[in-house]
Formats: sequence, structure tokens, C-alpha cells
Amino acid sequence: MFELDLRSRKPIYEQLVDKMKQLIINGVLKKDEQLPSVRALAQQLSINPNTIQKAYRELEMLGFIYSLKGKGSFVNQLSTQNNSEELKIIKEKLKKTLTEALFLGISLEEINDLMDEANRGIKRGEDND
Amino acid sequence: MFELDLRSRKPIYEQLVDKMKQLIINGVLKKDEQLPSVRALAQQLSINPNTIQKAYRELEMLGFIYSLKGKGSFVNQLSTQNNSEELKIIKEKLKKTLTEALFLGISLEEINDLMDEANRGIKRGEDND
Amino acid sequence: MFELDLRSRKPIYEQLVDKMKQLIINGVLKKDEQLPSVRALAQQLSINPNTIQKAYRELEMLGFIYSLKGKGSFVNQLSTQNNSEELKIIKEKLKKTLTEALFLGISLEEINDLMDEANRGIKRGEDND
Amino acid sequence: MFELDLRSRKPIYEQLVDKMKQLIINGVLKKDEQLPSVRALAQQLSINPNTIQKAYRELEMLGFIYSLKGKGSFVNQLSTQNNSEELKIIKEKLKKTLTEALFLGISLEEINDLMDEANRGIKRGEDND
DNA sequence: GTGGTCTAGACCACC
DNA sequence: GTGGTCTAGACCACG
Repeated sequence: MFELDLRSRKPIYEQLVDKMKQLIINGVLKKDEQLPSVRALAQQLSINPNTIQKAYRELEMLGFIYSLKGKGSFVNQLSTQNNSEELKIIKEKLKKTLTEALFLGISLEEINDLMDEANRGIKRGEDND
Repeated sequence: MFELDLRSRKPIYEQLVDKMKQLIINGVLKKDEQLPSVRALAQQLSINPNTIQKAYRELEMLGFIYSLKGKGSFVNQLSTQNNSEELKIIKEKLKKTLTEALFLGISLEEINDLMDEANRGIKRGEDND
Repeated sequence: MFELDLRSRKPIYEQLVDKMKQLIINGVLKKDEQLPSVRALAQQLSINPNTIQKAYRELEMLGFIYSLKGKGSFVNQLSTQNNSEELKIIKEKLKKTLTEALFLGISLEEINDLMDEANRGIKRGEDND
Repeated sequence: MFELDLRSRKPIYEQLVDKMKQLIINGVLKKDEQLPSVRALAQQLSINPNTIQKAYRELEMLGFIYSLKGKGSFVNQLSTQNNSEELKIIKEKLKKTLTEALFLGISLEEINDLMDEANRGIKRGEDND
């Protein structure tokens, strides 16, 4: 389920954060669904529990999940509290990536295809339960 | 001209690499144009020359610039050696960013606007000399 | 084990890169085998850790090793991503060296002997684990 | 006639040395033939005369040319004073290159082809005048 | 413990 | 003057 690249220069916990974000964004993990426990996931992936812990903490800070003491971690309702700051950041990033893609010769058509794929992949919060 | 975030978790030299890439991609720095010298830029940004040097070295390995001992560092002719590997990576990244943007509620219209901006910003190699 | 020539015009870190490449190519260092730590090797060779680091970084960019923060540096699986560019370079170099050898009076027989030695010395990836 | 790569990381004077060696080895420059003067060559290649000077000095040290004060520089008779030291070095280098080539998957057949090419390219001293 | 980044300051090679 | 290498020593991030 999680494919981590232990050889990557990107820290494992960051990879985990990204994977989780993807799973939530793609609707695989739905609102209020419980995440695997730190220890369970650590064992499953055979990595240090501290690493999982760190990833969960970051996801919480980003507003993707919330944690209940003694209960576990759960998926948050998103796309509501999107402060404009986050939006600005992702827009900036998107523009930068688009520019680089165009510069490297990727055609507008290809980009539109990617956009369709992305659009199809989305499962927004309101559709989920 | 260069705004570095010394507090960022992203290493300074990497920020420099990104900035330079942007400047080259956007045509601000043109083919064979000389970059600021290692020492000069170091003084201007009040960071260590070795850090600049590291950034320049990386840019050289990435094919964005070339360095002549005793002469200086210069912008390379790009968009020629685009190996497919790079293309694949940027496409993947673009798709991921698009998905996240759409998920966060950015409309297709806004994205198209960004794409126009990006397209206008591009100055490709053949326009430069 | 490592014989460095501190007087040589070739930078120490480059000598290190070459030595390591040889050790990997000759199968002395096998796939996923851990390299000596930056600090350990630095002490053993009585050179600065930064120099080792630079060599390891270069080996990583060349695809010969991979590094895990907090874990160490390890030999990569090779002979898979041989892009044709590298092949062209080594062929050119080989032809030049052969020409020089022949010119200096080394016989075809001697060269064939060297080729046998080289061939025997090779330990390719598939033999290693 | 001389194609120098000003962008290369290899110093210009070293490139010059290599080119000259090739020209001598390939018999383009024959025994006792006069080399272009430092100033002429400098102008032709539009590089600094000091750089030419340095290259000639090195070629002289290597035994490829000799210089007569007030006369100029001339091609030496080679393949006679090949001390065994030089031979050992080139053999070592050849073996290393062969090993790397084989490791990278270049076939014995291809290497034999390169050897034929090299052999055909050679014009030894005794054939030259 | 590991690799990775950064600084301050020195020296070299090149042109 | 330029880029390039190296050292000594500090601090951080990761697991």
C-alpha cells in the first residue's frame, strides 16, 4: 500500500506525509476514517515508530488529520479551512511547475491531458460519505 | 534580486540553484551571459563563497551553466539535451501539483490563467541571441 | 587499501571517486554493501571529512552509490541505467588510449593479455548477491 | 584544425597537449617538422600566448617535441626513448579503461573493432620520412 | 551514530 | 581577477 523509497534523498517521514496527503486527496482515506496506529504502521513498513509519529504530527499541523488522545488519528474535513495563504503557495508552485514544463517542451495538449487525469482522480470531501 | 530564506529547511545552495534555474528558464539570464562571480555574489548575499560555489557546481552538473576557470560562469544553451527521464519526472510532478490544486478548490479557470502567465513568461533558447 | 597521492594535481576527492568506482566495478564492493562512514574514512586516510563527503556526493550523482541520512552510504545496483552518452564517452576514451598504446610500441599480444585480465577482473551485478 | 572546447573543465593548455600528441601519434606532424610559433598559434586560436607556451613546455617535458632557441619547436623522434616507466603507466591506464568498458557492457567484438581502428590510424616514426 | 550543510579562511590553477 | 580545492570546526536532520 505504501511504497517508500528508502534510497530517496527525501526523508522517509516526508514521503509518508505526501503519501497520506495523496490518499486523502484521492478519497482513499475518507473523512473521519481512522488511520493505522503508529505502532502498526511502523511494523508493517518496518521503519522506526518515531518516523511515523513525526509524519502524523506534520499531517496534523497541515490540517489533514486530527488526533484524539487514546483513540487514534483520523482524517479531517478538508477544503473548508483553506486559508488563502495555502492557496497562494500552491498557486505559486503550480505556476513554477507549469513554466518549467513548458520550457522543457511539454505541449499545451499534454498538459491538458494531465489536467484531465488530475481532475478525474479527485474525490472531494462532499462526495465521500 | 535574490531573496534567500536563511531560516528555511531547504539548504541555501539549493534555493540558489532553484532561483538560477528560474532566471535562466525565464530568459532573464541569456545564453552565454556571465553569472555574478562566486565571490561577488557571496558578498552581495552575505553568505559564504563555498555555498555559492556548491550551487554553481550543481547547476553545472545539471547542464544549466558552464564554468571556465579564471573566466567565470556562464549560461548554457539549454532545451537540447532534454533526456526523457527529466520529462517524465516533471510530468509526474505537474500532475501531482495539479491534483492538489484542484483538490484545494482552485478552479480550472484559475489554472488556465496560470498557464497563460507561464506561457507568456517563457523565453526559449532560440529567442535569445 | 586506499592509496591517495596528496601531491597529485588530481584533486583528492576525484582520486577517491575513481578508487571507489574501481572497487565497485571490480566487485570488491558489492551491491547494497555499506561504504565506510564519512568520518571513519576521513580519519583512516587523515583527510578532511568534507573531502570524503564531496567524493560520496559525486559518486551518488554518478549513480554508483546511494546515501541514507542517518544510515550510511551504500553501493547501488549498476549496469542498468547505462545511458548511451556514457557509452560513447568511454568508447572514445578507449580508442584514444588504444591508439597511444599501440603507438608507444605495445604489441597486440600484450593488449590482448590486458583484455583477458580485465575480463577476468569483472564482477557484474548479477553475480553479486 | 584545432578544435578546443573552451567550456570543458579540462584546462585549455592540457587540451592543446592532447591534440598535439594525437597529431604526432597519427603522423600528421612528422619528425623534425616545425610547429606553429607560439604567437601565430595564439592568434589563430585567439587564446593567450602564455597558454600555448605552457602546452609546448609540457610537450617538451614529455619528450614529444624539442625547442631550439630562436628557431622554434619541432617534433621529436619518438618510440625510441620510451622508458619502461611510461609504458607501465599507459598499460595500467589501458587496463583500467578496458575494465570499465567491459563492465559497462561493451562487447569484446566492439573493442576489437576499436582496436582495428586504432591500429589503422597509427603512423609510426619509421614510416614517416 | 549517520549524512548534510555552512562558515571562515587558506592556497592553488588558470588566463 | 576568476573558479576550484581543502581544512578545521560547528551545527542540524534523520532514524
